[in-house]
Amino acid sequence: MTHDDALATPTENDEPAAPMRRRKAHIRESNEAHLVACAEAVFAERGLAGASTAMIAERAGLPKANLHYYFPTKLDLYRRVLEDLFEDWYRAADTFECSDDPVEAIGGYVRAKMALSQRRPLGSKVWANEIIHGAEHMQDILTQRVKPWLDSRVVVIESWVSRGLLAPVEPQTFMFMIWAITQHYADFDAQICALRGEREISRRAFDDVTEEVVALVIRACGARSP
Amino acid sequence: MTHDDALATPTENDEPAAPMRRRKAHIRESNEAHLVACAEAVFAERGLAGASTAMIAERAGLPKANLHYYFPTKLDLYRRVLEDLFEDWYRAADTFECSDDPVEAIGGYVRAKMALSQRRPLGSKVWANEIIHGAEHMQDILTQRVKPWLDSRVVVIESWVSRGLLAPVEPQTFMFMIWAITQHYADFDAQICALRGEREISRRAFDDVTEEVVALVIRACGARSP
DNA sequence: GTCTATAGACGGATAGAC
DNA sequence: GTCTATCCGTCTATAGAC
Repeated sequence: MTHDDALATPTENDEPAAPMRRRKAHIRESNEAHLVACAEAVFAERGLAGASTAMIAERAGLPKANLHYYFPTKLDLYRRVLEDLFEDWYRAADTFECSDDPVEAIGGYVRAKMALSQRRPLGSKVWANEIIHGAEHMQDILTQRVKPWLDSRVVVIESWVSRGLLAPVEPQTFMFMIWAITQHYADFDAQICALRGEREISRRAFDDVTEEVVALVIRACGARSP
Repeated sequence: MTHDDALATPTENDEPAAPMRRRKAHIRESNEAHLVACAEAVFAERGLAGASTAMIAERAGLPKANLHYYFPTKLDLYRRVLEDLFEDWYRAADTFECSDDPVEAIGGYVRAKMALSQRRPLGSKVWANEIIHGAEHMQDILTQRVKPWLDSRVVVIESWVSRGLLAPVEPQTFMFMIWAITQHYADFDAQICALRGEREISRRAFDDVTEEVVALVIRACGARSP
């Protein structure tokens, strides 16, 4: 924790100190980001308990001690991965707001979630793993960040239903359905590949599946444009 | 492995040996079943790597050495849990065959899968966890047992589509949707509870959700009775 | 078939030189 | 900020008495 010295000592007008601080800050930033990315992969492959800091450090090309210099405990690193994932999830969630037309809004959201599953499947797996094992390390993210967003979407869906633009769906169950099916394509890819008899899902096949999922979801909620 | 002696030695007409063998076999059977049940819970809570044989033995009320007497390695026990889960999954799968009416057949299957999620959520979590981490310990179950069943259902769905009893869905994507949403209620219960602001899902609420899910799935595939 | 004790490997975290 | 060496706890699995 030698870096706290720079903050504790008043060096505001100390010419050489400021660039130095910036350079060190940059090193820290880039090393941390690299470690978080590598950690996401190892946590996805092995789970929190199964992942070792040695594996993560090795994948990052750093000695294990450096990892513990930036993230004192394995749990600190794990938390950072989860927070990073939430930010990405939240950006995809924004898609829901863009239109008052349920076909557009819901279709767009499903496409955004499918794209996220395709772009960052390892992250989705870390998230799923954490929830499956009780979500003890992300209760705060769920109740303080995800829940308010979900509640606001429930209101929008209810208004669509009351205006006759949607079948009388239970909004939460419907949202869970969207999450379940879109994340399934990231989390369960090993099963999907085994059952399709392929080694991996091609980009083209994924795009086809995306449109099929959109069609299923739109029919499920009976959406029609206003 | 002292038990193999009983099989190796010809003692067919040895009066006291036969009941003894049966008694011992019964002890083995009941201890193994108990261990498998306890293991399922611990694997669900902690994952394969996070679960220790000591935890499983403690939950079973046995010394750790006894566990290794019945299941030489942790992986042997884990495999048994997975095989046991598949048997249950397969029984629920039978529901699909009972009717040529797609509304009945699909609705019944969704209800059976939801009931399985409610009855054995820990098992579902072990399954999900295994798939998420690459399914390396159940490739054989997927390709030799699940895949043939899925392929046979695809044929049935295609026939419904061609007879105009179903919207033109892609059968695999549709089946994956059913699996994703029904298993979501077992695997992601921690998230669902956090977002509903409840400690657990009541039996009554689960029944309501089940019917809502059935309605969503039936609308999604556009099923109608012949 | 049951149980205590322990071997042997591995993992998280830290000390301290550079 | 980097890295080697190491402490100490935990884990799987087994030896061997009962």
